[in-house]
Amino acid sequence: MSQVQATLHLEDQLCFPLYAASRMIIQAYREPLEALGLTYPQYLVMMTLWEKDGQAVNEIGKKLFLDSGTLTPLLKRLEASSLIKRIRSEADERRVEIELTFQGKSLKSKAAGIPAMILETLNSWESQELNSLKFELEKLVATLNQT
Amino acid sequence: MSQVQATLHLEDQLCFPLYAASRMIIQAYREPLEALGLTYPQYLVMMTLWEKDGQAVNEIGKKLFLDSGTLTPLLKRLEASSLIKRIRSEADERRVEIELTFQGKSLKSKAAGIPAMILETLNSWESQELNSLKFELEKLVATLNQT
DNA sequence: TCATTTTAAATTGATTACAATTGAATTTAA
DNA sequence: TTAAATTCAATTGTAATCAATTTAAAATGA
Repeated sequence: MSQVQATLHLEDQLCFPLYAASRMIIQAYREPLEALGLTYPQYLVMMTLWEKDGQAVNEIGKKLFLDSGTLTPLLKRLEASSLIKRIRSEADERRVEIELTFQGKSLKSKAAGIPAMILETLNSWESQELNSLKFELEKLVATLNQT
Repeated sequence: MSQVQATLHLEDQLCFPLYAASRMIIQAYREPLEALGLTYPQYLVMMTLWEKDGQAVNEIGKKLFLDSGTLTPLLKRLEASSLIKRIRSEADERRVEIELTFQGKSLKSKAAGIPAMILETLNSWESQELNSLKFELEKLVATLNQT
């Protein structure tokens, strides 16, 4: 039986399965997202914008735990794909606000089927099991976000 | 209450907390690993070698789910740090076997305290809770590895 | 044998991720 | 009000991740 211990062995540490699972599930998104011309982090940004258009780089970064070093080039690529516009705020010229283009808004309906596709990949899993895993991971994020 | 659903909302998908938690816990390793001159993926490679020295790139890759595109430059950096030697196998010249140097072996004792330091970061967590989370993540890796 | 296939590592190119710094705008406080 | 501190995005540099391809070696089969 697996146990969390303070040892130097790969199989004893929480971090490795977390790291591996994260990469593998992002991998599962690759094919469906490729059809939309998006990478996984770009998809996350688009989702935050589909929820609320016109957010500043800063706000997006707080939600995704990403900084401008990651977001600025990513957003430039989304702009180059004509999915968003980057607009320097007039009220506060430090801010850059991100607005969806028509194409960016249209992409939402094409992306609508993706979550269900991913759940199908996990079809051997009980919904309850996924909920509990998600809940524990959210708690972990909250714990790690304090420090 | 959180629920795993097939929607396009950040908070409804399993993947995002997985992605966020993975990056945050790797972040928690950064400071202790910096003292050893290692990044997190380099630490994973060193751990596999501390468990079994002399493995080929291929074998390390299977354990960490990484390919030569990631490992070759990473291993070259570890070699430049004098922690490992990359040795072309004589029996099979396609293979490159990785051997720890004296310094590489010595680093193990310096790394010994790291897992306990990370557990301290999670000190509000019950050991049972961590075990169960780890177990679920390992199951997830197994599921995703099949597809 | 010798052509074909497979395997292993390396390489190339694109994208993230993140520390550290910069430059500019805004806010705070003296 | 003005100097200092803070905030925001961008930039720079290093490292990782992964797809796709390349090169070489080894294994397979006709």
